[in-house]
Amino acid sequence: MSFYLHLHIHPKSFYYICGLNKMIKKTELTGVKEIARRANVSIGTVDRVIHNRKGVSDATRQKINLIIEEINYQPNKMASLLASKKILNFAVLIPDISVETDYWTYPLNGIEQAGEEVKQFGITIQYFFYDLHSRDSFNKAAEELLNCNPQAILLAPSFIEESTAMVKRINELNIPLVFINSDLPKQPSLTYIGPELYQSGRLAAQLTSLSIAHEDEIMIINISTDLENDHHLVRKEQGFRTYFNDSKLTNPITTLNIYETHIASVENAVLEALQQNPNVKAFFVTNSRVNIVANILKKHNKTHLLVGYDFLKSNINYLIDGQINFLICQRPKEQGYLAIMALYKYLFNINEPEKAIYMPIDIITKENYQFYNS
Amino acid sequence: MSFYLHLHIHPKSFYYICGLNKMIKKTELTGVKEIARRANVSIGTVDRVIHNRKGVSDATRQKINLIIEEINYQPNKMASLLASKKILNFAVLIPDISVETDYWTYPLNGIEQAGEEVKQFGITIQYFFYDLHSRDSFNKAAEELLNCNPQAILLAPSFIEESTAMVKRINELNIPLVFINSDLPKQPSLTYIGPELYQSGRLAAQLTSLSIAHEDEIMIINISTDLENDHHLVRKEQGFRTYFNDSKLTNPITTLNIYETHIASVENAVLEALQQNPNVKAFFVTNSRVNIVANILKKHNKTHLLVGYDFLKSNINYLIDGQINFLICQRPKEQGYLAIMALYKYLFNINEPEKAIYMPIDIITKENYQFYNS
DNA sequence: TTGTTTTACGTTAACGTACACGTTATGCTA
DNA sequence: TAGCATAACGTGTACGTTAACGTAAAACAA
Repeated sequence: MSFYLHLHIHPKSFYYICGLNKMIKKTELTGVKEIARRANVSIGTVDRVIHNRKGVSDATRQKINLIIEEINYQPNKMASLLASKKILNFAVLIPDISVETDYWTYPLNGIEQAGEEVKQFGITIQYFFYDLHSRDSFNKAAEELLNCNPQAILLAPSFIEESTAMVKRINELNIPLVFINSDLPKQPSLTYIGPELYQSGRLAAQLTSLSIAHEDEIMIINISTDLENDHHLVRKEQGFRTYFNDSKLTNPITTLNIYETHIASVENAVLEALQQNPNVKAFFVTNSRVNIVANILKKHNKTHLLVGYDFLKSNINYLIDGQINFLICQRPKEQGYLAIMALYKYLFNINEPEKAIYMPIDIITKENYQFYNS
Repeated sequence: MSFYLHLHIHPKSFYYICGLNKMIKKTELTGVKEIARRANVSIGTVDRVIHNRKGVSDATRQKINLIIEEINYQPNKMASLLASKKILNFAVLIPDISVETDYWTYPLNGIEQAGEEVKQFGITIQYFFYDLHSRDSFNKAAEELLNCNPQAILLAPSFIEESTAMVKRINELNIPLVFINSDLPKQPSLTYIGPELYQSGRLAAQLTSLSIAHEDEIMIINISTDLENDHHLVRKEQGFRTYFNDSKLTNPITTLNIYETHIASVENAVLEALQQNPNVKAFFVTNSRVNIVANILKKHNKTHLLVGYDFLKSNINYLIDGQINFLICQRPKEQGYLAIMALYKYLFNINEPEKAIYMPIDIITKENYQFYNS
């Protein structure tokens, strides 16, 4: 009875006894409790040290840090997630899927798949899309995105200037950011995930060179309404030409720039170019619009070697058809998947990604396209 | 004071008050507690229903099951793991990495990487290796594996009979199982992750046909001490030949079977075959031993087209060298990674894999090998 | 001196599940 | 009908972490 009376006067002693009970029951070897026990402090203090929060004297902090190293403390992720029950909101800003090209469906699929997998960890993904032809739409979407206070951002920085401005603001807010598909090398980011363009041009060149004779002529076709700003195409062309130089191959190579994307315009340009260069035996189209060229060649019963880019439905059809020989592709779906996973792993301290993750450069042909996206 | 006195007499009432407090504080919408609240039972009973344990009346069981469906109850995996603090042990049974070929380092790397990522969820991986030349070693390793009572198994079933016997036992024990690299289609398993051999043979044929002239002869080389049992090689050859048939290509194709793997034996065989078939312009080696052929061709200053398999160091060297033109490869690292992840996702109810996951069939050349394994 | 702020730390209630154990209620046997 | 087994359910607590809250004591101000 005196025990219980004691309880009344100093309720705390009750807990002390509880504490004793627990200590008797258990001999912990890991975790914050063990750290606290060894340091003769409470787990609260340990927690403050672990999370670099203030309110701990330097001496205590040091002692605790020492113990943490000593026992090689690895926080229990499950307990941590359970306790913090924080909801992380990832924001994704990528081009919308236009009628013109369904390229971005693939990264989007990858993003969504990753989203499914990390959902259970309390991660939600919010999507923002912009029109690849409108800088305004990009700015508008970027603004909306930042208003949502995301904890992580995935960005496809198509417009360099506008993206740079946005990235500046993101970095001020200290939000982890990954680039996808194209890089802004000078802007700090967690990582870049996407293609290495120059090398893919070289690969296209190698494939071309293996399939044609020494004297055959080659034509590089760039199709873009905004060619000056499309450094993608330039890099690929550079890679292509350098390969031929490096390999001491003397095939004549001409470049055809087409600034309009309607079939009619491309058709005119290509036919005219072919008249002027009748010995051209192979075409290298530096982006996914290779299906337009395939269409034209088919219409005019031409059987040139045709190499282009990207696993799009319209391209695959011509691949099956035999009109396109090789498509070069850099795992668009995986890009999206890896980007989300990189953010997740970073925020959950699983690991930090490389500064740049270059996707493998895949060659798609009639005989392997079936297995490309499973 | 009277309150504390009350506590003495009926200690429970203290908890009751606590309970009340909690109920006031919270309005839960998910989880066992909510189910218990709706069903007017305790969480203990709900727990029993969820885990199909006895001790619940049919009426109560039905009511609870109904509520579980109603609110679409998804157990919180983290809480569950934390509470049960069970350690899941995955067992891996794959060939060891011989001096002859380092192929299995790649799947192993993938497995280890996945292992790192799931470690935090209390998953450990135990490795068992067998000698590809010894069925006994397989049986021994399989026995050891089963003695460890793993909760999931990853198996590379190289020896069909022995593997089948093992799989039978695994299925009796009801342990989730995935096959990697080769399949046992008739044996039930969670999934198969690996190559589609026939199609990769077709792809090799396509690459070959694009790079040679119509009249050039082709030689298929199978190198294996146990060719009869190596259905891998047979399937690839079938694919290769079928492509030429389907494409109405008339290039003569001969097959050279070599039953010894020493360089000397292969050299003799190849040189002799070349004398008999002087018009051979291209070789297709149906497995990773293509580097042996490359070695021989280089030694004798031959510049035939050479297509083979697998991203091995010795093969890559000849790829850089130019002696090998194409390597076909089916993401060995990813196979290992995906296999572990499939088991993890299955056991954690994230999702169930497809019955068979065929890896993309990649083409590796001098110009893209750098980015293949990042 | 007294009052106020700050520092440094302890305590405790969640988070959602699992399970050992205690308590009734019910049925069955001798 | 006493005695006992067992079915059916409730209770308490552990799991490891987080973070809000509380509170001494120290530092400082008046």
